[in-house]
Amino acid sequence: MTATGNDPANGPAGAGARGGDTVAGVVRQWRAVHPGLDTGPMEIIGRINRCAALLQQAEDAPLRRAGLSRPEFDLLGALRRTGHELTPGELARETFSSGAAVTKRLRQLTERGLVERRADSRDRRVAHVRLTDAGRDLVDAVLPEQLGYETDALSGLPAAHRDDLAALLGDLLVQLEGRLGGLRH
Amino acid sequence: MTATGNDPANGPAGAGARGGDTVAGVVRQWRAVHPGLDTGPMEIIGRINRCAALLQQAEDAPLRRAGLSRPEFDLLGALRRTGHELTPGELARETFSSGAAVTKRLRQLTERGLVERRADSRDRRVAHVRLTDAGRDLVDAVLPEQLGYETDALSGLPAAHRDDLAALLGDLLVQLEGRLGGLRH
DNA sequence: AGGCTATCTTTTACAAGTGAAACACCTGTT
DNA sequence: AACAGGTGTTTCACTTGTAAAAGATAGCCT
Repeated sequence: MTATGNDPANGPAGAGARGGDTVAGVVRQWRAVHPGLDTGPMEIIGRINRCAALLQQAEDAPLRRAGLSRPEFDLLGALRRTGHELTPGELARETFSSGAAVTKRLRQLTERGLVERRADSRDRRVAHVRLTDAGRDLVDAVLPEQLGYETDALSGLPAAHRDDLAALLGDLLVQLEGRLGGLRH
Repeated sequence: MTATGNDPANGPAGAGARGGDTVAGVVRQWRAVHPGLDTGPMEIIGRINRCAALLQQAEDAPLRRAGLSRPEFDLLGALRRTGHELTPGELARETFSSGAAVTKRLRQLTERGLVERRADSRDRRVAHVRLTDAGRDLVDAVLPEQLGYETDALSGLPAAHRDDLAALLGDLLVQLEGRLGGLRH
């Protein structure tokens, strides 16, 4: 076994023990194979994807203890934070998921007694969904744990960096949301 | 319909037309409901998740044209950038996916003639996977398109901000990868 | 040699999401 | 009133991922 960092035994992307994160190793490899390519976007998008994947694994610990997946928690959270009933369609938009997915989640959450449905008096197509007391209590119990967990995950970064990062991600998100659907190459 | 931003018709999270991204609206709602909570982590983690989701939708356009999903492309890319054969286990580590998922993808990619398997001469448990010529050509054709697409997606951000963002995400990723498995709350 | 344990990969059973179609209902128009 | 077209929700068929177990092999230890 070598220590060149090109040995798979050194771990993903050959990042080895050299400084930098996994993505830096991947970018290094691509540049060696395709020296002409502008790998700039990878350093942002690759890292965002990787962070999201890691956070989703790590982050879900407090949620799992409550027997909730993240999409389920997002749905309950949407009801809690808006403070009023929402229709399935609104929930789909609010949680950025498909209508079909919301239907499935609602069935499960209803069976578990966390949400309730109510028919609309005027328009019989629409349903109104609200949290039960148990649902509200669950959200209120889980959210602080979840935030504490996330705070821990970010605690390695200096506070100033955290603020910068949040602001830059906000800028990026505005761009992406603005041109969502505009990019159709 | 009101214009208060609290109306679901204004869109997800009631972000309405006021400045800021979707996550800012969500955070605003949570603070109104739970004034005591430190919502700082949401502004980073929520945005990372949202960016990742948006990018995955938008980003996959050039890939889909090539008939590849992102996980499939990641697998082919791992073979291309390392420049040598990899075993299924190495591919799983390299692409951060489960062994079972890699098995499934390899079956499909083999049927499509993009990768080939070779038995190990000494250890008959392991397989060695390599790109076929067609596989290599496909990766080399798709990667520049993909990077161009990503460049477009990021083009709304000033270059200096992009560099800052990449660096901060790198810092965060080092933290997260370092304590991966350490956080078991 | 025989047996034990560890490792590499695949299989299996299942959970969850998706797009498209189906359904049920509303609303404006003639 | 009847219909055409639109909207809100669910269902269906399918794809993909996962965890756990199975299968196959290697290598050590006595």
